Amino acid sequence: MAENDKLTEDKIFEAATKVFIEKGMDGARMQDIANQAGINKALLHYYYRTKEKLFTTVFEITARKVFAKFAPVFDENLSLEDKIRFFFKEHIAFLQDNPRLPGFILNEVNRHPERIRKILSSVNFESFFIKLYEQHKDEFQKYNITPATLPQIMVSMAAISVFPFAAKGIIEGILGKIDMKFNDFIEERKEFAAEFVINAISK
Amino acid sequence: MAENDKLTEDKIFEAATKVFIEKGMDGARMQDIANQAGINKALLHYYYRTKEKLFTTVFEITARKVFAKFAPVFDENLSLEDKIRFFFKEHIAFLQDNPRLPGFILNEVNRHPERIRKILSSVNFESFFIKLYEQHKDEFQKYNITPATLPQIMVSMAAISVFPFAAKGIIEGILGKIDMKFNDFIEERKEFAAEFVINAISK
DNA sequence: GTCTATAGAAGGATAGAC
DNA sequence: GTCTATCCTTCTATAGAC
Repeated sequence: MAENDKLTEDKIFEAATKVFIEKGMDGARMQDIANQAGINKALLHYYYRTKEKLFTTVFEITARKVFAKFAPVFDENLSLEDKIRFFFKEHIAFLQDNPRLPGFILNEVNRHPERIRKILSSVNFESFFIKLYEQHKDEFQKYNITPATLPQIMVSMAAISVFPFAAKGIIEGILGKIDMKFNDFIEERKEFAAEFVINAISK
Repeated sequence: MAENDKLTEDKIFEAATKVFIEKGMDGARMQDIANQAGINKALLHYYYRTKEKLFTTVFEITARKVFAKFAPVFDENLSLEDKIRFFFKEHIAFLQDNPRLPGFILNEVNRHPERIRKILSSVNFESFFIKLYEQHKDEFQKYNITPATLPQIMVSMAAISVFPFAAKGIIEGILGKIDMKFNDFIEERKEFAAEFVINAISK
C-alpha cells in the first residue's frame, strides 16, 4: 500500500512537472496532468489538495535542481580558467538535456518573485563569494577581478549559458535563416563561451 | 466619432499591453484589461473580437518594438568598439525603462514559437550580416571574427544585455544578499559589458 | 486509494437596450 | 459606440460509492 502510494504520488509529480514546464502555472490544466499521469483528476487533489500546492512542490524541487547545477563551480579544485571551461561544458550540457527549464523558472519567478525567496534564502551566497576569493586569490589579482566586477562576471557567465535556451524560439528562427542548426550552435558554444570569457577577463 | 473610436481603441490597446506584459496571455483576464482601460468587458470584444486577437495585436507590435532596438547596431557609422559601447549603453537604457519586456517576449515565444515567425520573416537577417561584414571587414579580420563566431558573439551580447532583466527576480535576490542594489548593478553594467565584450574579442 | 459524478465559480463571448 | 445582463464553456475542487 505504501508502495503503491509512493508510485502514484511520484507518477503525479512527474506528470505535473512535465505539464507545468510545458505550459506554466496559468496554462496548465489539472486534467492535462491527470491524463499525463494516466489517472483521474480527483486523485490529484487527494495527494496534493490544490493546484497551487502541486505547483509549488514541483517548482521548488525543480528550481533547487537548477541552482544546484551552479554549485560545482565553487567546489571543483581547478584553476580559474579550467573552472570556467568546466562550467560551460557541464552547464550547457545540462541545459541541452533540459532545454525548457530556463524559460519555466524565469517566467514563474517574474510573475511571482516571492516563489524564489525561500530557495535563495537557504543558500549562503556570501560564503560562496568568500570561498571563491580564497580559492582564486592570486588569479583574481592577476585578472584584476574585484568585489565590484565579480557579480558582473558571474551574471554574464550565467547569461551566456542560459540565455540561448531561454530565447530558443527566437535564436532558432534567426539561425535558420543563415542555415545553421540550433544544436550545432549550442555544441560549438561550450568551447566558444569558455574562451570568450577567459579572454574577457584577461587584460 | 472616429476621434472617439481612436481614443477607445487606443485606451484598450494600452491597457491590454500593460496587463498582458504583467500576467502573460494565460494569466491575463479580460476583466483586468477592461478595468485597466476604465471601460466595460463587452467593449473589448466589440473592438478586438477575441482575447486571442487582442493578444496577437499587442504581442506583434511589442515584439517589433523590441527587435527594432537591435537595429541601430547595423546602421551607426562607428568603429566596431564604439558600436559595442553604443549598443550596451542604449540597449540597457531601453531595458531599464521596460524591464518586463524581455520576460514577456521570451515566455510567449517559448510557449508559441509560431508567434515570432511572422515577425522574423519580415527581417532580412542575411543582408544584416553581410552589411556588418562590409562595414567592419578590416576589424573582423584583426579580431579574427568569422562567420562561425559572429553569431556566437552577437547572441552573447544580447544575452549579457537582456538576461539580467529576464532573470531580474533571481538576480535582485542574490544581489540583495551582498548588499547590492539591482539598479546600481545595471548602471555599472552599461560600461562593464562593453569592455567585457571588447576584451573578449581581442586576442 | 481510486473512481464517477457533480457542485460551484470564473472567464470568454454575445444579445439586446440605449 | 457603450452599457447591462446573461449564456455557455471550462476549470478547480469536492462528495460519495466502491
